[in-house]
Amino acid sequence: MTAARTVRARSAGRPTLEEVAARAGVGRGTVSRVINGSPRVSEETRAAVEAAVAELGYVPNRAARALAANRTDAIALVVPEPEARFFAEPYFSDIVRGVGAALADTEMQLLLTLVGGDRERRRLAQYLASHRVDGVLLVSVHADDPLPELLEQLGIPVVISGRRSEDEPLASVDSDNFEGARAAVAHLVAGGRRTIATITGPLDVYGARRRLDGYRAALADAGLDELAAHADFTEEGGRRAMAELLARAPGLDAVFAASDVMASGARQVLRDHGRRIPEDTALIGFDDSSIARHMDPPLTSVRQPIEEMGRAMAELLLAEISATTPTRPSLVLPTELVVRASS
Amino acid sequence: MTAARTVRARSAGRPTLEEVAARAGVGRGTVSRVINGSPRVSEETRAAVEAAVAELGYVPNRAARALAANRTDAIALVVPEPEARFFAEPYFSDIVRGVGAALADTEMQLLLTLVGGDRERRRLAQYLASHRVDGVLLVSVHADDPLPELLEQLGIPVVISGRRSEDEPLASVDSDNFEGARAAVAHLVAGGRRTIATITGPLDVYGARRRLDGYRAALADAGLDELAAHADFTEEGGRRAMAELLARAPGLDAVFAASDVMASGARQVLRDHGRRIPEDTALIGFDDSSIARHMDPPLTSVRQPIEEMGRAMAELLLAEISATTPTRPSLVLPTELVVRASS
DNA sequence: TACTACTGTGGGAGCGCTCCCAGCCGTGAT
DNA sequence: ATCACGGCTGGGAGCGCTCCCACAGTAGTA
Repeated sequence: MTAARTVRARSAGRPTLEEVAARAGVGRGTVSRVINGSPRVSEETRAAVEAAVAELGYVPNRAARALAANRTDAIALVVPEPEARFFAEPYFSDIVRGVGAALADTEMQLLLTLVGGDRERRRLAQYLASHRVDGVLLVSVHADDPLPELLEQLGIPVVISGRRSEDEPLASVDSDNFEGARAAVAHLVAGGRRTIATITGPLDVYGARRRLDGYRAALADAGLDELAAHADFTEEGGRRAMAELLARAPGLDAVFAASDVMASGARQVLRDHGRRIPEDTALIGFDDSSIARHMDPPLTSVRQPIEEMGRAMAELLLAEISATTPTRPSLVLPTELVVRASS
Repeated sequence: MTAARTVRARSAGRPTLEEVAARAGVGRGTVSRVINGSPRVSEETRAAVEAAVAELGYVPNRAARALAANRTDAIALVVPEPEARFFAEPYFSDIVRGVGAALADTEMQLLLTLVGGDRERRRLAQYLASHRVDGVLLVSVHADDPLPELLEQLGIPVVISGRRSEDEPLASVDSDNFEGARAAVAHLVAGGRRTIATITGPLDVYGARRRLDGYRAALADAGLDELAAHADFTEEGGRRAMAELLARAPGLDAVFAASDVMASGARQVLRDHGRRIPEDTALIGFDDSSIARHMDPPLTSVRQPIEEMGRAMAELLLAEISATTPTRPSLVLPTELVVRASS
């Protein structure tokens, strides 16, 4: 196969616009117009060009197009690598799936960019700035991250996943954390639970705050008292928080954990204390990850429409890219309570 | 000078090679040589150019480079979308992580390409062929998939994950399925189990066959008899196979499932039959996914070094790309038995 | 009839690089 | 002093497209 590779090295004889034009008996400009779907081409000419394209198996050269048109037809999905939480189920693959679905009928390419430490993060801004992408999808953005604003200043369309505050200035797609938490706790109340605790995520994360707010709202509706322990979305944190809650309120009969992973940690502690789930203590998580489905008993959990969020992010970004003036829309998608045996 | 800098940072005014050359008082060719690390540049000149690059914040234009040099500095990770198995834990995110790590110190970009049905698959060959990528990583390739051979013929370097047969002609990275299975079953034997069943994956998948071979080898070593039921890597398949095994051999005291998901299905059936794990029946899975860690009891499982496989795939591909003649190496990475409470 | 509008069309002028070929200089050998 | 031969260097010639201007042809208007 050495021969083939050699051929590849010198541009493999792939047809160019020029050759298509010659074949169709028209000029370069006309072929370009047909390729790009311009309406200012007569029907016969269009047909002739399309025939030539098909005969020669012509595919436009992206690099040439990018250079001439000053756009790349590519967007970047920027993933913070150290962020273990994002890489865990179900986020990453579902987001990618959704983005891919939205891009499937498009000419857009998806560039995956993993950013590690600060050094790479610095390079990234420069990298993205030099017009290598038409837009950027940012997931798992922290409140104090300068990157989104930097990109905005550079005029690069950005869509982020998850708002960072109530009035997010950037285009964003979020799930309804408040309502998801409220529904979960309301379900516990409806099940006759009266001492309902929560294990929160880190409260500098807006989504974690909203889940706490939802918990509080449901308790207020039922006239019940709040019982919260703070953790950090990890299993170990869930264990510690659960132990703390049991010490503070041995009579609790339900726990709403702001993530499945924390719920898993809580379950271990409940077991160690000889508490049956759901008989003695009901347990609900958040994320509806595979952990929830395979936990024993299967965990009731709040499902976020991650794949749809990915799709929506991509669609918003495409809209922002083609818009003449940025609109920065904020989309909030509904969550869904998936009831299983744990509650 | 903040204003001036802001202006420069704007997309329209990004510095070009030419401007760097003017600034450094040298010619375009010389700047190009410095940028590309050519040794044929004097020290003073190099320093002058590097200073100019730093001052202007110059970043090469990828499109222009790709057009002129006829290479894209990008590789594609092709993911078969319908393949639910691949998208499930732990594969996808770990592979991406590994690939990303290998590419981190490189100028290579990672293009993520999700392919759906046959129609898209057809487009894909054309797409990849038209010189948009320097190489392709193919995951989850079926034995009868024409794509890898197609790409090879087009002279595009390819690395696949998982061999399709004993003598895989393409460059590939695989894990040692045989040895992983053998170690798992040997561990059961060492634990005193005497009637050890297996639930296999689909046997047209080479990896699934190798796991069965490893199971057989361990049994042969111990002088025990084989007891196999075939399934398809799904939970439901695991349930059916387990039920079949219990009917055929009620006295079995251990099960080796060729995937965690199937082990999860098997566990449900074992429970339904009132069998305790591991007291009555030991259970071992394969993949060491999050399912294994969160199963009750936690599942002993064979860990594949997925992230390292991703890294190795990328490294092999980079080597193939820069090699003058393809070497098509086959790499097999070791697996590891992670012993938990289920065995 | 002469003029102004279109609609289609061809092709020049780049986009920002790499490649490569001359040409410059200094050095060592003759 | 002459020649040959390297190491460095400058810059022309593209890479394959898009953009845009000019212009032919046709049709509508006074």
